[in-house]
Amino acid sequence: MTTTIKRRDKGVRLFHALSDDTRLEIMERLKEGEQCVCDLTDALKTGQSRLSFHLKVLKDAGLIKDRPEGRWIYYSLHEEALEQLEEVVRSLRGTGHRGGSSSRCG
Amino acid sequence: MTTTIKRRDKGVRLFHALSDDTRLEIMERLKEGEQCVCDLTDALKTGQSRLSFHLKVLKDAGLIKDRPEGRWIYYSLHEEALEQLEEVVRSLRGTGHRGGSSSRCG
DNA sequence: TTGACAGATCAAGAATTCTTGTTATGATGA
DNA sequence: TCATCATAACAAGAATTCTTGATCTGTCAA
Repeated sequence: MTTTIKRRDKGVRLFHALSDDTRLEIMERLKEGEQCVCDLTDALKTGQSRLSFHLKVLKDAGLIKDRPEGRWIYYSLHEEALEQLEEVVRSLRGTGHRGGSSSRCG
Repeated sequence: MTTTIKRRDKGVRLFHALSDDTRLEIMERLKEGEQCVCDLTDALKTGQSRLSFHLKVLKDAGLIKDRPEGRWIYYSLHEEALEQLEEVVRSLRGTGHRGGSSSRCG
């Protein structure tokens, strides 16, 4: 089924982008809201080039987006991709799991 | 906060394990239920050694578990890890997302 | 203009991950 | 016991990813 393969492909890209400590830390910072690269450089105490590399990985995977403003570039989470990620993860659960322990609403 | 770092660490391991096409395909096959390595070798049309490598990655990450029986070893999904994964993914969403479009219950 | 700053991009080496072939282990059955 | 089967584990090369330092681009302010 082509749909399955496409979702798998999407999954591989999303999971790969998130499979790194620095990148997960970036994601965590961005939960607080938009940040420019300089904020992140300070926060993560890392080189500009290295940070730029990881931001690109996240951006290529669609997980974050950028908004240039003057000489700064602000990054923020891309909620849509996070929803897709949730869907991919949900699709990993065994077929008969309706009512799993952690996602109840009542 | 140590909890955050631990969760991130767990996340890195889970995401890494899932960041590969072969491994995601294994996960998909296991959704159907327990399978022995020979079943998977057939299904994925790949070498035994290669498959064994990827099964180990998934197992080390806690995503699957094995059950030896005679000379076969049966693999299956480890639901607990999938729940942890869902939690990690949920924790990636921005703080103010209550009411996101895809996870409503009503 | 010119200089300084924010970031991206590139190049090369380091580190990690993956593949393939081979060997080791443990169960089974003759 | 011996041969065979299912699978793990290892070793070495291939491929990919990451890091670091250098350079390029665009923006601003003097």
